[in-house]
Amino acid sequence: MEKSKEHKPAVEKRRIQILEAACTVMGKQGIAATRVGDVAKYLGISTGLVHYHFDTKDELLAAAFRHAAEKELAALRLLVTTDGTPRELLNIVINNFFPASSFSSWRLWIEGWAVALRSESFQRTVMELDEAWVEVLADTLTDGVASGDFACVNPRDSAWRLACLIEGLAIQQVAHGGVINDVETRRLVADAVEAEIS
Amino acid sequence: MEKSKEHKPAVEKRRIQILEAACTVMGKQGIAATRVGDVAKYLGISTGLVHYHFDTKDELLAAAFRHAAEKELAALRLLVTTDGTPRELLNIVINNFFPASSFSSWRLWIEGWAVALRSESFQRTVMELDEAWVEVLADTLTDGVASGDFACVNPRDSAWRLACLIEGLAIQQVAHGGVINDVETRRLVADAVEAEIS
DNA sequence: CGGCGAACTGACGGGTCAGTCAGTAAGGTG
DNA sequence: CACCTTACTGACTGACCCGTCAGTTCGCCG
Repeated sequence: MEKSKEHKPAVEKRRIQILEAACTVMGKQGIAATRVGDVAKYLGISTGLVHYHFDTKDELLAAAFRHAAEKELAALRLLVTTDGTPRELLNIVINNFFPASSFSSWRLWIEGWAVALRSESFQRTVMELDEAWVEVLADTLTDGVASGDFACVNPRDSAWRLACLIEGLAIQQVAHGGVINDVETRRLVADAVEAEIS
Repeated sequence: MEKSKEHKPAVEKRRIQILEAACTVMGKQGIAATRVGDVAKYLGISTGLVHYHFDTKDELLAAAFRHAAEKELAALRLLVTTDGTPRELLNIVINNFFPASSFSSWRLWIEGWAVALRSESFQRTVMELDEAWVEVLADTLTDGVASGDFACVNPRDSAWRLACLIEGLAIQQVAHGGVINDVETRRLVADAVEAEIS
């Protein structure tokens, strides 16, 4: 009983409309606290219609989360197609990752990891996207090494280390507005980047 | 209407018993999926009794989470009181942090960060404990610098970077058993540690 | 025009679960 | 012993919310 019919544009449009609504609501209330009634109300439609397009709530939320993640990834990939020195590109990628630049997106990710502990489909999404994410960073580093700008021993390792560092810092900053603020985050990352590429 | 009376040992004992039961259940089912009925059933008591000791479910879960976190922190602090070279102590601390050594504990933390996004009390716990946690690492590094074993420019910065790196890696490993496995995690961390202290 | 099916509504069933409450058992105190 | 307080039970309630379904609207095609 597959609901997604690629061929019917009107249906697909509605599907996406519901997905984006779900993303907005999830961002506001959190994944766990998102009811299908909330999504429906946000669009001014009935809950029945939501279930007409998505069999279960879990399916809806998983699809919405993936939708949001893929949009972000596409934006990142677009960003690194610009011309520039490896250094400039690296800065662009790193900046895009930063907590401050996309607070609500990090909130979603943090919740996404937690949900992934119990949900098969969330786990897949989170895994694929995290890896694609790191790959962009790794490619940037590899390019810089090829051009002689960077001197990573192992660009892939460096990419994972930097990505995980930023993830950890994002948690510190987003989940609890603790000791680590935006300025400090930037300094810590900048130092780590320097250490990795030189 | 404060329920916790420090003076009555029998009551305090029951409180702790419920807290630990809640921890066990949370570890098994996840924080969000933990019902007060599950905790009661685990102990073979009534739900009424749980509410006799804790006004609300949120209060119970927050207290249980804090209880677990504080126990872990105490264990870590005990661990670093052993004698040894700064190098050995650092290894002990780092090892204790590792995902593989405490999988279920990391699962709880990941969920804890997500809950902290919405819950005042979880946020406090997570913030205090994360900081205490990094402080132990920072102290270890500082001692090593003082004795001339390590050469961190700024031990506090190094501690935050290492802690956040490990956090990020733990997510990669725990939330999705992705590309990053235990061996790779250890290598990535070991390299980062080396870079920080030399 | 007539009829068919896709998109959509809104009320409802059914299950879950936090928190309440009247009542019980047990232990201590005067 | 009579009384009171504390720890505890378990049935119950009221709210919430997912998913269903009978029925409605509307656009399209023959």
